[in-house]
Amino acid sequence: MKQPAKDPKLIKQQRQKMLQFRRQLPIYSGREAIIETIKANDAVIVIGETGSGKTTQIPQFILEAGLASHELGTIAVTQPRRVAAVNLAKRVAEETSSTLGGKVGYTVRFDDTSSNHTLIKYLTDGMLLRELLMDELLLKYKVIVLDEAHERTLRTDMLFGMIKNIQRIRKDKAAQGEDVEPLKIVIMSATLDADKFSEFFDMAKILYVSGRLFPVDTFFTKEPQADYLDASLVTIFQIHLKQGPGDILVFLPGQEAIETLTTLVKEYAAQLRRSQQQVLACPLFAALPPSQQQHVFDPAPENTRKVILATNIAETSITIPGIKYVVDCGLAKMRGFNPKIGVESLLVHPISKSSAWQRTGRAGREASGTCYRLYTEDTFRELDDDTVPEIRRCNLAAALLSLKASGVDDVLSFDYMDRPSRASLVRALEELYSLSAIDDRGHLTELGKRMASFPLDPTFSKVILQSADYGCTKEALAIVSLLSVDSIFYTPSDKREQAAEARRKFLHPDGDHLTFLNVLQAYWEVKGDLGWCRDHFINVRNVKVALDIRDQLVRFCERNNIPPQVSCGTDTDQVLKCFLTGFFRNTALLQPDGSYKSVVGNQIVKIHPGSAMFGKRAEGIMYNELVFTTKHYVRNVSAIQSSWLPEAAPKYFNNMRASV
DNA sequence: CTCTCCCT
Repeated sequence: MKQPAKDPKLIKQQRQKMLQFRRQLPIYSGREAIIETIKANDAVIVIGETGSGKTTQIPQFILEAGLASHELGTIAVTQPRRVAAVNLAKRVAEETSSTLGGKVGYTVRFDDTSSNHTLIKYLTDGMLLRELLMDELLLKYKVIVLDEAHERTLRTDMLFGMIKNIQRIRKDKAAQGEDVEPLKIVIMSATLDADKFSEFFDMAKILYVSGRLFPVDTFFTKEPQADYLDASLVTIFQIHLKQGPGDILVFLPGQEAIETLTTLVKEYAAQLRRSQQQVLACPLFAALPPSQQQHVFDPAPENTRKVILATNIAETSITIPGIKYVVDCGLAKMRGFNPKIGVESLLVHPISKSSAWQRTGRAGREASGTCYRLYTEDTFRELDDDTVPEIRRCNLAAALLSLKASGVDDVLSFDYMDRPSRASLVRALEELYSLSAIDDRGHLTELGKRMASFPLDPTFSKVILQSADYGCTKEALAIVSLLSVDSIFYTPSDKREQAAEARRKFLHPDGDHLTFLNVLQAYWEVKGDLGWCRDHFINVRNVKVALDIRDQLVRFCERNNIPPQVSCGTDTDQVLKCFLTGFFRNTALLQPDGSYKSVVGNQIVKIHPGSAMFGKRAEGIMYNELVFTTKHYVRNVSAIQSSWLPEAAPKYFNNMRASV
């Protein structure tokens, strides 16, 4: 790495300043003990709150102590979120007075600053899972740090079992005299649920490091609240009228609640007298375009208090400065999965105690604060300690395929920290079998191996891999990319009619898949003109991400000898037939009464109002997603003919006929 | 007549 020449004296001064800064962190006093513990143990659990500096300092301690090196192997630190991986690497590069991509780097999708000089690499847990496909023992790493373990994301949970297994294999190999370095594991978590992690990693040593959160006064309601919107509104204005300066962060379950409350807060705020401090309501949720999300970071005008109305996005992903008060309605939308009927759900649930504390902590990041819980202390006591890990409430098809492709063939007896139900595992295996990703003995097929190599759900990778046969790879790549991002359409609640009108221009009579194709065509014709996107309510950020995904998928196709430019032109039935090879189980047939009944499970399903097929009748429909919210809604829907089904999945539909 | 959140 060539670096610009610098005054050696200046560099020394900078290093000195950094060291001084690091020494002030609470964790620094425990430096020697931490190093000794990691040196003496195969696995260590580090428990520390936000602000303890564990994620930036411990990798540096490990490196400074010589526990990792280019010869022994380097350090990987995983994060559940991309921004965190990027920012941590930048921070630690600065602290070590090195250039990003030198000693310290990061790897996230579409952005890799690591090099063969890198000794500390921050990466998303998803990227480490991809590395496992290429290097089953992760031999380039001497130390693997899994951070934010308490969040229990699906990917972190998979990594728990996989690196535990890798550690055992590498230890055995080293003991037998093979030239393999044993692996060290460090698990970092913010909650006090240390024993569970310790037990899983063979009674690993536990280290506690103190954090730097300020005290937060916490209040409960005396009585249960029947209407959390009303309770939120009252609490917001009680704080506003009676408490000192500082912004308010309100946690709500979803977009609808946020939009309703935003309107109410604005109405009440308009009644404040001119002489009083004013209120500015800022909604915040993932589907909000980035330009509007940015408003939460704008300093409030003079004499104005910001009230941020947010989903769970403000619990971990977005940190807003200046929050002094948190209002917690105690609810969140959560994904669920019923393996017996194979239906996902998205429903409002009470949060867990740890989630409540996480929300509370958002008021104490810069100074002491206050948290108002809109539920009673008894209700709080009855909450679950922790949120059910994602692995126990989602479809496991993609996870099991990736396990198998990383050398874990027996996924039923895999070492899960929290074992998914047998029904859920079996259902996922059945799905993989029906897609021909595994054979009748459960072994990965050639097709399955190729499917696992794509950064997509198995259903989508099947579509891409079959697209050569249908002569529509170009279309499949475009549509899969657009389906891989959050909606490319944006519908502001106050301009619903205009947004719908603008969208009508792209509408294809056969449904959403081909409508997406029309949108992309139009986007290319105007070369992504920002004004055009705004006028047509297109979420530019999501289209751009989709195009990045498309570029990446094109490269994967080339590697798999699938010509990416093959197009079916106007024969668009080919596209829908091709999608059926991945989504034949996600189909429903029109009933005499005009409703749709799913082919698998005989469930009445409704077409989501955002769909191009909403209110339309077709002999059959295919959909990418079936989620129970207020009803069984299907999203991303296209019209199909039932006669296409046996061709798309002969094995599946012949077996079904035999079993009826 | 509607969409918690994150990742490859």
